[in-house]
Amino acid sequence: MERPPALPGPDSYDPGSMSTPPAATPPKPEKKKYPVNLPQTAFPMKANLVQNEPATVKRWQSTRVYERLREARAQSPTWLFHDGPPYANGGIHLGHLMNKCLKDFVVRMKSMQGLNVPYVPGWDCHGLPIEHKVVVELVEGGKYEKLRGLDHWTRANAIRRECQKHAEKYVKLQAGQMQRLLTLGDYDHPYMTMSREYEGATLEVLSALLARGVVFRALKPVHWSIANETALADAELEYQDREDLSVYVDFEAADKDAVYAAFGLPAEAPDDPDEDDAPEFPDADDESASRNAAPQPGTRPHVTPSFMIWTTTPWTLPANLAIAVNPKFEYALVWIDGNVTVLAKDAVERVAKAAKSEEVVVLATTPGERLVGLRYRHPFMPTGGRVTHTILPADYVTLEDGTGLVHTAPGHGQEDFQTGQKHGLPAYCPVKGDGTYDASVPEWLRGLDIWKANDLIARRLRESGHMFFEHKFTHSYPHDWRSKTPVIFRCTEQWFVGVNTPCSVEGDPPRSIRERALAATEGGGVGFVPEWGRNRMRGMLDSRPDWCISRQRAWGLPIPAFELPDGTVFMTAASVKAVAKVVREKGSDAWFTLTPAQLLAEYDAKADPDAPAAVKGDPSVLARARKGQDILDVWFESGSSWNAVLRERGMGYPAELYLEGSDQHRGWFQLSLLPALGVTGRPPFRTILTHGFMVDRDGKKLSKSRADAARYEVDSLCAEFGMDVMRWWVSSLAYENDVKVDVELFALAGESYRKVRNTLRYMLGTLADHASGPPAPGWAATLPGTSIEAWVLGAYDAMARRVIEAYNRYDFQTVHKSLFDFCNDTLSATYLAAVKDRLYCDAPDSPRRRRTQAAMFALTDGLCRLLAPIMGHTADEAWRSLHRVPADDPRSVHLETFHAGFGAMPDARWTAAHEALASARVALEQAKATQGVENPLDAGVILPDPRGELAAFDRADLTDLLGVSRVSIDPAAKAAMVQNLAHEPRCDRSWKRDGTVRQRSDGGWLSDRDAAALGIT
RNA sequence: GGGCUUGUAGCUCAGUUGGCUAGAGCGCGCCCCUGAUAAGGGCGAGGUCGUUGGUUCGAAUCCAAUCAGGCCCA
Repeated sequence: MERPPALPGPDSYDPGSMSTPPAATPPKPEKKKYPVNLPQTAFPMKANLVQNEPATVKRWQSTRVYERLREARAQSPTWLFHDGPPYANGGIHLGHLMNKCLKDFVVRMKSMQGLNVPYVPGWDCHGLPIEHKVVVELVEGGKYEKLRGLDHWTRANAIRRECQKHAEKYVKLQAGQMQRLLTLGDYDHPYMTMSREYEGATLEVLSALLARGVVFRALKPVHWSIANETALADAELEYQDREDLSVYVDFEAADKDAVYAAFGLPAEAPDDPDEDDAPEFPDADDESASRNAAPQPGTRPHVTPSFMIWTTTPWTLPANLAIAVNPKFEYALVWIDGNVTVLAKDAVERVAKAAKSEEVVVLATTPGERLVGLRYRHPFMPTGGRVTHTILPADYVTLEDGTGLVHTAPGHGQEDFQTGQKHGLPAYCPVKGDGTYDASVPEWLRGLDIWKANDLIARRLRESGHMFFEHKFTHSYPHDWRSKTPVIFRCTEQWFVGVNTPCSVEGDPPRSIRERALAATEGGGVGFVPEWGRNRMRGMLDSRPDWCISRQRAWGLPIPAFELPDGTVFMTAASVKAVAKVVREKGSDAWFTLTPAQLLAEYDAKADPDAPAAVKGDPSVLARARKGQDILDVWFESGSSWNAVLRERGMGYPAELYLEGSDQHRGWFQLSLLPALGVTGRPPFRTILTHGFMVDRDGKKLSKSRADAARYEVDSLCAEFGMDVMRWWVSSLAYENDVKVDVELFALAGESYRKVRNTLRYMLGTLADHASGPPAPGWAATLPGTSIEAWVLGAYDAMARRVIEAYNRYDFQTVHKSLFDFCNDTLSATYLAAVKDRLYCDAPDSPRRRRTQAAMFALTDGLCRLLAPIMGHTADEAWRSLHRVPADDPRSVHLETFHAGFGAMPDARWTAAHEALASARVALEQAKATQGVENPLDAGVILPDPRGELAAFDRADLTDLLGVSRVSIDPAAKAAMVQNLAHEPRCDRSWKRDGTVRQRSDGGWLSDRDAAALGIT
C-alpha cells in the first residue's frame, strides 16, 4: 500500500527539508509586494434576495417595464400566450408558484427573442367553493337565518355581494403574491370571470352555441350534492372511502315456469301436479321432507326462483325498474340453502363463499340472452307498466363483483339511465333535491333521508325474506369536493352542451363537437408537451358525456332562460345576445334585479327566427315570463376565456400556448376546446403544455395537513430562499412528471444559484477598469481561431444555441443545466482561472488584457440575457451593473434580446488541446505524490503532440489553462511530463516561475512581463 | 376497476433507431490555493438501471407480468 518515499533527484526539491536546502535553490529572495489589478465590483457576493427582490418588483412597476416592453415590441410579430385563471380563493401555494414561474419563463424567453408576448393574468371568480365558504361564514356569523326568509332573488343578491367581496379580496392577495414571484404581466388590467365584459362575452359564447343548436335541456341523472342541493360537474367530485351496506337481494320471478323453461327444466315439478297457484313461502309445514331437500341437478324444484342482484346503495332499490344481464354470460339456476335463485355461473362460488352458504347445487345453466324479457316482482314497490321489472340486456355487466345481474335504476345511474332510454323505461327518481323520498314511494319511506333509508330497507328485505346476504364494506365513493359529503345520482332537468350533436360551423359539413375535437387533436393538429398528453386527452374526449352546464346556485353567471306562462322554457341565441348586452353594461347582477321586460328590452321576437310561435305571436308574454334560476358551470366561463379575453381584447386567436397542470386535460383545456370548436371551428390553442403535481420526498401527494406545511408556504419560501432561487429550482425540474418537493432541494438550488451569481460577480469584477462597453459587432470573428477568446466565445455560441433551442422546446431543465455547466465548467473552472494571471498582472492597457476584457464583457452580457427569463432579479441586477446603469435609470435586461452568438471561429484543434490538457492534469495530480509538486505554479509541463495539433497554440494560453508556470511541446513525447520548477526563482508579483524571473533594479524578483508592466528594468 | 404516466449512483436528472468499461451536477473522500476567500481549483470513490420472466449474438433500452407512486375517471 505504502509507496516508497520518492528519492530527491536532481530535478526535485523537498520543501520540507529546511536544514539542508539543495544547492540548486537560489538565495532566498527578498519578499516584495507589488500592485496587481484585482477584481472590483459593487455587485455583492451575498444576494440578500429577501430585501432586494421586492425592491426590484417595485422598480419594474414604477419604471413600467411591462408596458415599455409592449411598446418596444408593438411592431414585432405577436406570440400569444394565454393564462389559465386560478381560483380566487385562498393564497397561492407551491403548485401556483411552479405554474406561474413556468409561464413567466415562456413569456420572457419569447419576448427576448424579439416577439411581442402580452401576458394578461386572470382569475376564476365565480363558483361553489367561494359561495360555500361565504355561506358557511354567514351561517357561523348568524346572518344566514335572516336571509332564509327572503325570496330567491334578494337572498341570492345578498350572497353574491359577499362572494364578490371575497373574490376581490383574494384576487388582490394573489396578484401581490404572484408579482412577488417576479412574474411580469399586465397586473393593472387582469381578466376576471366576474367582470361585466367577461360575463357579456361568455354569454355571447352561449348564444353562439345556441345558434349552432348544440345547447339543449334534458332530464339526466347527474351527480347531485344533497348538502348543497346542486348538480355537480365531474371536476367537482372527489373520491373518498366510505362504509356502505352491500346487499344481495332476491327478486322473486313473476312467472316461475318461464324461468324454468329458460333453463330447459321440465314444465312441471315432480309429484307436484297442482301447486302452481299456491303461495310459495307460507306452506313449509305441509311440505314433505323431500321437498325441502336439495333437488338433483337437472330436476325442477318446487319453489319460485328469484333473481339475485347486488347493490351497495340499497336506497336506490325503490327506483329499481329493471335487472340487467350480460347476454354473453352463462347464468346458473342455483339451490342455495333452500332458496332457488339465478346468478352468473362464474359468480356462484364467490357469492356462496361470501355468504357462507352450506348447501349449493347448480341445477341448470343457460346463456344470459335467454333470461332477457323475463319478469320479476319488486319486493316492496308496486309493479308498473309493461316494460318495468323486466330482465334487460347490457354489455357493461361484468363478473368482477356482484352476481352478474345488475340492479337498474334509470333515475340514479348513468349506465342505468342509458339502458332505460334504450328500452323505454322512465327516468324514475323518487328522491328529492334535499335527499328525501317523495310521495311516490311506500308510506314507510316517504320523507325519509336516503342514507337513513339504507338500514330500513335492509331490515324490510330481511323480514320479507328477500335478503340473501348483507355485509358492511368500505369502498371509494364520490364526494362533493367542498362539503365532503357523499353525492348521489339523481335525475333532474339541466342544460347541456351536446358533444354528439352535429352542427355546422361557417358552412362546413355538420359534425359533432366530439368529432371536431378528436380531429383537432390528431397528430399534426394541436401540439402537446409532453407528447403523451395527446393520447390522454383524446381518450377523455372519446368517452366524455354531454356537458352539463347548469348549476343551481347563486354565485355565477345566470343562464338567461325564461319560463313562459305556459310552462315552456324560452332561450334563443338572439335572446341571450340581448341579455348579454345588458350584462355588459350592468354586470350579471342585472339578472337578479331587473325584470324580464328590462332584460329583454333589446330583444326583437319578430326578428328572431328561433323564437317559439307563442312568443312570436304575442311578444308581451315575455313580460309575464319568469327568470330561470340556474347559473352556468364555472368551467363554461373559464372555458370561454379565448373569447372573453383573447378576442374581446383584440389580442388574436388562437393562442400559441396554454400551460397548466395535467389535470386540465379534463378541465380547462378540454372545456375551452369544446365551446371554441363549436363557435369558431378552430381550437383556441396551437399547443398545450402540462406540468405534473407536487409530491413529497417519498413520492406521495402533498397534503395540506402535513406537519411541516408551514415550511412550504410560498411566502416563507420567498423569505427563506429568495424567489430567484425558487425560480432557479423550478427551471431545474422535470416538470412533465411529478415534482418532488423538499427543503433540501431548495437549499441545493440555492447552492448552485450562488455558483452562478459568483461567476457573474467575478466577471463584473474583472471589468472594473473596462470603460469601453461591448465589443463592436463582428469583433469575435476577427479573433485568431487558436486564441483562448475565440475558444470561449465559441463555447458561448454553442451554449447559447443549445439554450435557445431548449427554451423554444420549453425544456427549461436543459436551459438550466447548460447555463450552469457553462458558468461552472467553461467559465469558472477553465476560462476565468486561465485569464486571471493576465487580468491581474498584464499592463492594464496591454492588448492582451483589453482583449480579455472585451470577451469578458460580451460573455457577461450574453449570460445575463440568457439567464434573465429564469433569474429575473439577479440577471437584471448584474446586467445593470455591467452596463453601469444608474439607480434612477429605467433600463433593464428584460427589454433586451438574447445574444444568440458572437460569431467567433474557434480552431477545430481546440478539442485536441483540451484533451491534452486533461491528461496533463492527471499527470500533475500524480506528480503531487511522486515528485512532491503540490502547487501547479511550481510545475512546468511538457505536452506530447504526436499529431502536431498543439503547435499552433500560444504557449502562454496553454500554460494558463493548466495553471502551471510554463508549458512546452514535445512532438516525440508519449505522455505529459511534469517538471518540478521549485528550484527556479519565483516572480514576486505573478508567482510564476516562467524562466525569465530575475532580480530587478528595485531589488525585487520579477518576470520580464511583470517588470515591463511595472516599468521596472 | 379503467385511461395516461413515473421508477437509472445518497439526491436531482441524461441515456438518440437495442451495441464500447451506463454519463453529468450536487453531496461524499483526498488534495491544492489563500490576489474571486462565508470564495476558487484538481483528482477520486460510488450503480443488482423497481422486481420477475421472455425476445435477441447482445436489453437501462423491445414484450409480458408484478410491486410502489402520480393525474384523470368509474
